[in-house]
Amino acid sequence: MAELQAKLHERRYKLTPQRIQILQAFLDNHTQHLCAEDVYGILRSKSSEIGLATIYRTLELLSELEVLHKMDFGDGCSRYEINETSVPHHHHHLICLECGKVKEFEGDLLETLEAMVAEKSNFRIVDHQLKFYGYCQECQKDRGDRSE
Amino acid sequence: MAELQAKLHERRYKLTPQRIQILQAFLDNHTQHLCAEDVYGILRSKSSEIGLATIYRTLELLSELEVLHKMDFGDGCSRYEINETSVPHHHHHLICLECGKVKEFEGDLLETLEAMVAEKSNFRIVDHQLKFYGYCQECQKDRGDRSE
DNA sequence: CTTAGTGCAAAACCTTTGCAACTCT
DNA sequence: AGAGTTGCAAAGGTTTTGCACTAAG
Repeated sequence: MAELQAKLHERRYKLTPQRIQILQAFLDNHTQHLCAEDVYGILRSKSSEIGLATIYRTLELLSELEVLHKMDFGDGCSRYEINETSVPHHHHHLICLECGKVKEFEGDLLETLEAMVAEKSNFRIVDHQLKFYGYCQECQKDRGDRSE
Repeated sequence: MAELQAKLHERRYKLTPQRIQILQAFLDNHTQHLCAEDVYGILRSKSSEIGLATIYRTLELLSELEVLHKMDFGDGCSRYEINETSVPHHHHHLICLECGKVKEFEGDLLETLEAMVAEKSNFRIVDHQLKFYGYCQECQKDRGDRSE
């Protein structure tokens, strides 16, 4: 949160109650991947008068400042998570094709691959994203664990 | 294309001119990742009277049939590519953050990782997707190849 | 013939934008 | 005071849906 203040100040942006509330929502729900509508719901339920447009604008801003990280899980809206800047810890996501649940997976074994790809392609690679799709334990049961 | 006919027949779906045209568009442009609007443009320019809704419905259907593969490159629309069923060849994508260009990268070194993740998470993993983000050769030049 | 598929227009989403009022610094 | 920020409402873009009509099997 102090980090937010610093980053805003650095670029002459203002520290408003709305921005604080939005970041707080992510701090309070750091296990989830919130979308704009989620944040809106959370803040409204705390009797905040915030507007949805402000949330969209703030999420975009916080992504630019690298405080949040924008992600897409294919459910029709952009989702965000806090960007843990301390360590360049890459975690990836398992997405259940049945219920949509998203589970995180720690570990980054892709550095060597990334270096190879960078060399072959002449891209300067700055990030990567790995997603696994499958069926979570509960949905395997529900589906009778059949192979399709 | 014969494969399409077989898969449609199997599920009592009909082989319509529209469905043929849409698949043909992908066959004719197999280097690109077309979105609904792209397909619409291509077919309209070939004086087809097809409707956009039909394209959306067909893209969804062909994804279900695993003839196409739905992807998201974060540009606001879903893009599709032909699903090469012959070999389970996994290719991945390099996305230029500057110009949006998408380059493909062959190779699948993720099997062992996938198996590890599956075991730890109790997910039954059926697919994965890896994206690298960076700057392509041209955009590196334009940006003066600076490190940000 | 029967059922599925089509085209159109309208609706449903998510997201962005214009603008007057407002508020951090 | 002044630049940035907000909330609202309207507009934008993509995707979905209802429905009468058409066409594949």
